[in-house]
Amino acid sequence: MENSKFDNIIHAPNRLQICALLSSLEQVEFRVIRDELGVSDSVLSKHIKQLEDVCYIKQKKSKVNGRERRWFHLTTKGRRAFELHVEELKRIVRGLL
Amino acid sequence: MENSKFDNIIHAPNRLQICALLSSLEQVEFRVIRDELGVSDSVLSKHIKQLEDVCYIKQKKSKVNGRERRWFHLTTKGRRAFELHVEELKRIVRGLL
DNA sequence: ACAATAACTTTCCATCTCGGAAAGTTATAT
DNA sequence: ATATAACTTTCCGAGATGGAAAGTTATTGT
Repeated sequence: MENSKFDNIIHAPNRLQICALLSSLEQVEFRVIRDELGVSDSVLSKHIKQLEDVCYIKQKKSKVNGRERRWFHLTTKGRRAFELHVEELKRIVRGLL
Repeated sequence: MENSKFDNIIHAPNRLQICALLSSLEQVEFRVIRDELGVSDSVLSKHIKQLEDVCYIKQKKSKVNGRERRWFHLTTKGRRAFELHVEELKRIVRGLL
């Protein structure tokens, strides 16, 4: 896949879902993402980290009943990468998507 | 991904491309797929094998200048799985497609 | 008839990724 | 002071992936 719109970081099933979720919801809590994907805390945490490492998402903290919770959102870069990736998927499955 | 339309065999980048190619072309030669994906013989051979193992594709042999060459095509099952997978992708990235 | 070649397939290996479980952190509630 | 919430990291084991090299089988060239 020399054509670089295809993004392996985004393509992994769980991360594709995370990006899709964030692309439509603006801000989502850790627990909501975790439950939506049906994965464990540790697994989600690691995917989150990967997406943060390439600056596709960022987190903000806010307190709910005194406890700190993290809310995630796509960065401009992340949104762009996700859109390009989806375009590339469309190109690949041309006709069908 | 409990929802079973999502197909991990098909999702892998190279295999997604193979399926997409076969879904629009009916019959494609080994070398054409290999060059299209830009992978080595061995790599393509292994992906082909995986798709054959689950009966998503089949091969037919035919001679070109006396040499035997393999042509691949999606089976009904493979075509169906590919279409369902694409539908699932659409569902996941809903809004963007 | 026999070596060379085409067209793959398998094996060998080294790397990467993924996931669950358990342990570790840090801040707050009791 | 201790327990608990909300994650994060570490540990470990399984499976995927890829290239290179070796192995197959049939066919062509001499």
